[in-house]
Amino acid sequence: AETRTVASPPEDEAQRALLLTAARCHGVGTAADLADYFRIRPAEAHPRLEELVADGRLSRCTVEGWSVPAYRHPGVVIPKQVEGRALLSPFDPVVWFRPRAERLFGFRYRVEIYVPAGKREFGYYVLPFLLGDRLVARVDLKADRAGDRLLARGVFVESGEDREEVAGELSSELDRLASFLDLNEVVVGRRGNLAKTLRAVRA
DNA sequence: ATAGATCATTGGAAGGAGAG
DNA sequence: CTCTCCTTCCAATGATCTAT
Repeated sequence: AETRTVASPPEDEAQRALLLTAARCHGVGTAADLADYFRIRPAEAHPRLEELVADGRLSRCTVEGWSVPAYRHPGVVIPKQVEGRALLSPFDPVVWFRPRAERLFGFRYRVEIYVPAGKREFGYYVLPFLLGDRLVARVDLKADRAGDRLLARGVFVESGEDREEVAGELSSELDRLASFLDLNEVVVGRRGNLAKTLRAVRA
């Protein structure tokens, strides 16, 4: 095998390249959104972003409801509609940067495995439920290997969502996840404002 | 105010010990 | 060799405290 030595790029150039990649992955985002993607300090990201704007590689824009300016990648396309249905990992890019998730979806999310048990709001290991272009619910899951069951210990719907529809879609997704995890059945607990509807849907 | 450091919390994976 | 049991280690972010 042949190896080539390539000089490390200057830091500012590397940061611009990383921020441009972040912008491509985000479509549109605030300086804080883009900086966090590769963990660049905001104080350094700001001048790098302005340099990219000056070069024409990014454009500045405003987003309705956002209090700070945004940066848009020129290649971004806006889909006519977004179809999707997924239980997200706590570390999924959709929710990774909590302020962005909250700003975009009105979805306040914390990974409560790090929160003392008594102070947990939703549960130990809670996955957001993405449906279409919204985060419509969250569910506290546990794979009970010994019992061969997927436990949905708490199920919570966001306000303003259609409970029946969300419960139906979530029910299907839980079956899919149980199958993926090679677990025999899904057991829905009693905690949460969607637990009752979900249990009824599955009955 | 803001940044940095430190500790807290569990599931699971990996590896060793010991039994058969 | 295979299996089980046990211990150790790792992953991640949030809460809290300290320092600037």
